[in-house]
Amino acid sequence: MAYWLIKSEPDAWSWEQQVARGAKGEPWSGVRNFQARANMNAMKKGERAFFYHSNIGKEIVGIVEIIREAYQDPSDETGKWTCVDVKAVEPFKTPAPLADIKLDPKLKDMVLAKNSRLSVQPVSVEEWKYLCKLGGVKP
DNA sequence: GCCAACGTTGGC
DNA sequence: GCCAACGTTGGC
Repeated sequence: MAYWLIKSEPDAWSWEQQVARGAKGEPWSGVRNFQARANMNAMKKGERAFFYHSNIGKEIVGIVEIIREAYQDPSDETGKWTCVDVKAVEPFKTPAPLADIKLDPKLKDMVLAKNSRLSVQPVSVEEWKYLCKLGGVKP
């Protein structure tokens, strides 16, 4: 069981929109980065990911679940890129801001803090549990 | 809105 | 296969 973190600019696709999709979920399409694609391809159905708002908010706002494993991105004409489907599971009672993550000794080594440009990242089990506690949700 | 950091592209 | 140039991302 692996854990992940996916980023979106709320202008383009927000947590609120994700929640509004309900159990149907939404394709996480438009990723055009090799590292991010490799991470998506490694995702298994039922695994979970943090939902992070970049640019506006800059905080982890909730948890999503992978409901469909990697398949060809419908928004890609070349056929090279893949996407997964995710559905909202639970919002953070207290969003976890990037500024706090960078200051926290337990979290400062997160990919999010070190390579903020990678849009799909792995999260360690320790980081996952700790952030769930900060967010006020069950791991 | 600016700029640093990173990833990708293309010429050699 | 290297590396300079370019484009994009995202924090500030």
